Amino acid sequence: MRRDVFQAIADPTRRAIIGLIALQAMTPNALAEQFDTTRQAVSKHLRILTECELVQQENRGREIYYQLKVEKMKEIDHWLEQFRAIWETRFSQLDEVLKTMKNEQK
Amino acid sequence: MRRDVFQAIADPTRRAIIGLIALQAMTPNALAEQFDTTRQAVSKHLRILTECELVQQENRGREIYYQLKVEKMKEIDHWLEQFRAIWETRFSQLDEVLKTMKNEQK
DNA sequence: AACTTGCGCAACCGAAAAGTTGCGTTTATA
DNA sequence: TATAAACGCAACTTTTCGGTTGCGCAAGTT
Repeated sequence: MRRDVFQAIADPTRRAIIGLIALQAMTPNALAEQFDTTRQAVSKHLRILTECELVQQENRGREIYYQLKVEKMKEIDHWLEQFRAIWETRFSQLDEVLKTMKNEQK
Repeated sequence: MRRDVFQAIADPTRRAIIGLIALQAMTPNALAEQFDTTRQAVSKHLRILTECELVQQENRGREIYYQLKVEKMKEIDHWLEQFRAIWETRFSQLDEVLKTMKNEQK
């Protein structure tokens, strides 16, 4: 069973869950209410999120509150870095082109 | 068949392909050589990448060069934005705590 | 003109994922 | 103490995914 952050965010429901529990901890039932799906389905998603360490749980009585471990999201950010470098370079290259054109107009 | 960028980057081989064609356009065969996989498998990945508009193709004779459309990667970056806001806030909060502790030591 | 190469496409297959159902357990409530 | 609520877990079903095989086609080569 291969589990990584990229697979975790592949599912749209999971992305929505992540978006919600990023702001505040929530219970599976509370989450299920938001998405027109069953508690069990949400529970399974939470299990997956737990497996790739994207989520923290806190037990309060019979309720379990899940919250996002935001730092883990940095892994995606880190992977994106290489491309960010590229699109910024291309942008600055375009910038150069524009400057040159401007100069040639003089 | 619903295809989005997040699903595209879920597969590790696809991420590797993306990493390569970000730098320079490559043919399916050239890509296949890098990954110890068949041309057809790569071709299928490229098809998926094309479907979610992550890739550009350029035909040169009987060869087809594929290149990443880097701008599309910004979609991921944009989604990450909300979390970046959170982890930066938390970090600065931690920063505050550290400052306070430092002051109390005096 | 025959042959090779580079490719896409469609059909197929096995494995994994997503969702559903039905438990059992723990905690709260009547 | 009986009942209800909140959950996890395991079994099962359906769908999707990644890969392979086998075409066919167009572009070069001999």
